[in-house]
Amino acid sequence: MARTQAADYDQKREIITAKAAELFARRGFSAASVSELAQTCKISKSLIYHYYASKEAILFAAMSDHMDTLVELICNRAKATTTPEAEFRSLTRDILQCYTGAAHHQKILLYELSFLPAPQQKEIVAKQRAVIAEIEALLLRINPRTKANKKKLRAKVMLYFGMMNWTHTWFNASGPISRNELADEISNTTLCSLN
Amino acid sequence: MARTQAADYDQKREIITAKAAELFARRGFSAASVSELAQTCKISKSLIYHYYASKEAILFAAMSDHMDTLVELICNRAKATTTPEAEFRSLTRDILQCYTGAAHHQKILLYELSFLPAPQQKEIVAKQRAVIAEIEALLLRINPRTKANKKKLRAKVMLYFGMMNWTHTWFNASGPISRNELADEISNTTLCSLN
DNA sequence: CCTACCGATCGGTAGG
DNA sequence: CCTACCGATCGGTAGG
Repeated sequence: MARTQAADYDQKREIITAKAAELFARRGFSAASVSELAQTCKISKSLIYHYYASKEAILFAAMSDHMDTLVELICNRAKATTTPEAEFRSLTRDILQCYTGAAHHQKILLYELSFLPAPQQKEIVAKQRAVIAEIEALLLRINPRTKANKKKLRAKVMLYFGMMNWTHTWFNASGPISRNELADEISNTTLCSLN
Repeated sequence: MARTQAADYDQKREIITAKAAELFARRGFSAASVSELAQTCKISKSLIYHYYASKEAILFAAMSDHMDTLVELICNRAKATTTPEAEFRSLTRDILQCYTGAAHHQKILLYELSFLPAPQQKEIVAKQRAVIAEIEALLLRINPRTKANKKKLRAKVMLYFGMMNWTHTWFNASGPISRNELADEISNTTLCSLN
């Protein structure tokens, strides 16, 4: 029954990756041990090495999954039927939803990237750059005059990601401000800086 | 000659703390080893334990030093003689200068806080809260109408720190935008969101 | 022959 | 201020 085992394979692999993302986010990649991950998954350590070649490979899988979701969301999204402003506001809501919905993945992406071997690190960074470029292009469409100062536009994009990426340290979805209210506040702040 | 030894003591302690901040920032607290720190300082590992009780104690010293500098800068600054807006712009420049001037210390403050034992962690967090409260009070002075929505004002303050704290990932002081230009861009963005 | 999986243990290195 | 070490635990792999 090789087919049923293959199905089980993918399922177990996903459990390991998800638990690893949580563990790496909570304790940091270096401080987290493969033994601890095995205990959390209630499997043997050897079984983890059946699914992944190394501890780093687990980190890469967790990061890649999340980064692919972000690229899909930002770069491969449906053509907007509204104004660029409305598109930016809507996209910002979607990104923040993706961030808060996969908080562990988002955290390791921000904190543990340096623990990847150089080739995998480059792969993640390339996708991050694509995401940044997409936001930059969108801001340029909103205000074409920003083309005159590319360096300043780039700074505005990075300040946007600063606001977005820092939210995980303080924002609580069940707190006084809703996720969409926060997204709109970030959109407003970025948009008013464009003029 | 206890006095000359005491002078040498403080000097060596400072070297250890500075080199540790750099090492912890580059490799992460967990991945960095005390042996590696000793080699970097060209002293024995045992000597490090003569100056510090634990690896965590070194991290705390490096964080505390930087946090005290920030508190001094932000909370104990001279009474402004200009408008609140001008004070905010000037303070933002000073904070960014402090960030970029002590990049390693700033990085460990953002990334390695969770590795401190709970009591020391609380001590650092208390100082960070004081800094946040000071910026919030300043924004309130700039636009007193923001008092009507305290939750939104707090969000604006956290977005400000998001922009500031994220700069270390992309900003290069010898790049196309100067440190003061970036500070002014952050000030402008925050100020226009207040209206 | 293969894949899936276990208990036990490897050579090295961590903080102290 | 050093060398020599410790108890424990690390990431990764052995035979079956």
